[in-house]
Amino acid sequence: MPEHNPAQWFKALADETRCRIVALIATEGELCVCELMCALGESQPKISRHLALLRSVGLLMDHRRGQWVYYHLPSDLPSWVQVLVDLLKEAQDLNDEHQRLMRMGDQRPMRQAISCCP
Amino acid sequence: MPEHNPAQWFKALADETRCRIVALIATEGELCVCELMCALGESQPKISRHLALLRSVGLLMDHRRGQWVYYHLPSDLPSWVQVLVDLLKEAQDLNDEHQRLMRMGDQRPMRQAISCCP
DNA sequence: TTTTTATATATGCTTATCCATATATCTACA
DNA sequence: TGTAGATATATGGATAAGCATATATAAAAA
Repeated sequence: MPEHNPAQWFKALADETRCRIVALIATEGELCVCELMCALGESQPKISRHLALLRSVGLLMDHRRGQWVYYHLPSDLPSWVQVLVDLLKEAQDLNDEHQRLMRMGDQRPMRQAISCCP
Repeated sequence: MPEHNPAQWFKALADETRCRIVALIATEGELCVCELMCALGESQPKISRHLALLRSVGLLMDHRRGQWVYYHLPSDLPSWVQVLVDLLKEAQDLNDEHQRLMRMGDQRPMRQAISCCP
């Protein structure tokens, strides 16, 4: 995790796709790659690449649950970066993304842990 | 002035030099190109190009006074962009820039309008 | 249980495009 | 003319996207 000045955080967000990803995850808490693909209507490698970039600068963290990898915001972001994300969450239009997410319906992986019912 | 989504504002700030310029102008109110050159220690064309970009996206405005062109922030920025600039002003380290600005001394163009004393 | 197959995600490689900088030149004003 | 600033052009380096493929887990088949 390199030393980050403001310009480097801005660089991480200087892309429409990444703004949509971060704003959407910020409002939803966590999302897996296939949910992001569907919500944004973008190809899997494209999403995956942007996720890797956001992860590499420390703006996202991932954890696997079953076959799915979920992404979420770290809880220990520098406070001004947290404000930046909140600002983005307000400013980014996510109407289409939320609609497509809704329409996924039962195609969305279970929220509950799969291993909880023995 | 094109329609601006968050990503495009972030793009405008996704460069170390531009962050320093905007933060410095935000704290100083207005600065001319030669003051910026000196404060940032960068070449004239480099400063001028970044200023042109910031002007083109509407993050800066310019006005000529005598032989000097001064740059300042528009007063009617979208409110969340104004917050963004304030955030940058806090987060950007400007110690060196301010020091070099001080050391300019009388090399700095007059603040008062030159034409005010007939 | 071992083997296959399917699904979810990541990544190597290539191409095209964009962007930052440098040098040189041009314009505007005093 | 000299000084402040803008811009044209060339160039190297970053970056985004696509395609193909690799890896990892899970489900199905043998």
